[in-house]
Amino acid sequence: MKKSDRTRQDILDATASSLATAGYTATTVKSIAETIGMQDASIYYHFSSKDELVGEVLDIGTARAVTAVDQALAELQDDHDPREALRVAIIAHAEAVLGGGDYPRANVRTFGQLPPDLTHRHRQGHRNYGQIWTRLIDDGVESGALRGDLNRSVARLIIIGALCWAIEWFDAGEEVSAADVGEHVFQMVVNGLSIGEHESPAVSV
Amino acid sequence: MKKSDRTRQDILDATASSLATAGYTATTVKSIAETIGMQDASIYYHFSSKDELVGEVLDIGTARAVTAVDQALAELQDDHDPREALRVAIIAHAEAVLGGGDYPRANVRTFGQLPPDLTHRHRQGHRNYGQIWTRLIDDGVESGALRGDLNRSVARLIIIGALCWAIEWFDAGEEVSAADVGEHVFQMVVNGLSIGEHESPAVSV
DNA sequence: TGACTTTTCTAGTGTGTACTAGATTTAATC
DNA sequence: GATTAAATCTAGTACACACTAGAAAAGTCA
Repeated sequence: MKKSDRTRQDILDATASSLATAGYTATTVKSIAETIGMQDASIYYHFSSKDELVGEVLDIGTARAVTAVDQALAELQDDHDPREALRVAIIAHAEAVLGGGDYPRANVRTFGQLPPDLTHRHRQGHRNYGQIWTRLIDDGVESGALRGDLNRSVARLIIIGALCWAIEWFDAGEEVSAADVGEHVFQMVVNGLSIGEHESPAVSV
Repeated sequence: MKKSDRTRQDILDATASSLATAGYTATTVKSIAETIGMQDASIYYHFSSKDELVGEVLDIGTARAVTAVDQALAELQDDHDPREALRVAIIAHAEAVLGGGDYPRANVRTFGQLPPDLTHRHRQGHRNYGQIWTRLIDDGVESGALRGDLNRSVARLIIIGALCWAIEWFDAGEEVSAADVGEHVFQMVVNGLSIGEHESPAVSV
């Protein structure tokens, strides 16, 4: 029983790593098997199909991202500014997806590449994750800390999008850290790039 | 000669459409041929390989996006605010990629899914496009309109990323238009979501 | 019409993919 | 050490893919 669990974990790790760096199509059962020194057929002793294996990796990735953000929010003081909550969540997401392990990275990297079945399987997970952000923005607007003239759903998707797309260009070897990217996103979407008084013309959508 | 050109155009259009909606892997030579009522082998009379065909579609997409942004900037008055230039460029990009034709959409949609050869082939095009944005941000910082305490390269990539990721969730049928998305991105990254005076703590990277 | 060119089709090849069946080896248990 | 169970391997199948060769059809122009 022990052996099986360890091998199973090795397969998951190798799959997560491959998904995160090579994407869904380039992640073949054979390449996964080679990474851990097995024959491709042996994978099927542990997982019934490629997509079940990939699905499990993505489940773990989602769970880790949610945990990272939840945990960061839980450490806030009770009387925190809603902007601070947004900042903490953004940085936690950035660190989980950019600086963290392969699992959350696999999630973002393969977004838009998955076959319909897998996409559908994870729709609910993504919705749940989105709700964390919806609440953060709602809190900010209702407390008067954030502007209410923008479409909150669009705002939420723009923030998440800026963070998710970073996986396409972020290089862990460079001098900019994952937390730095998060800080930049926060500074931009909350405080804005502009200096001094700007009119903030109302936008109706 | 006429017939050939028209068929060639049909193939390009069908490929762009498929890339934009289904991605690179799901875009097969056979599916392209079926779309225009041909046999898959006939495609090879017009293009020597799938990747040459895809490459040409992506070239067109890049060119159209560049043209859209350049044209929008050219229509600005000489004494425009650097923030206004950024706004115009952001909205032009949003309209080109979200509301425009299949070609620019194919570009963004397949980003990160392409085989290495194609990725390399378009590296220079992406760099050129990025320089448009680098100049916009530099102008803003140097004129004193935009903050200089953020990493400009990171800021540029965050703006482009927020726009590019929108292709994953934007629905042309909904009440939010492509230009609306652009306006939201501008409002957020330039003016910020925050209301009132914020300290704008310096970030050194 | 007839000769010629251009375009498309039919019928395949080879390769890589996920996946299966059954033999074989490795590990655990009595 | 013998028996059983767990884990892996060998050797395949079936299918989808990009792509090719050569025949057939469609179009062009004297």
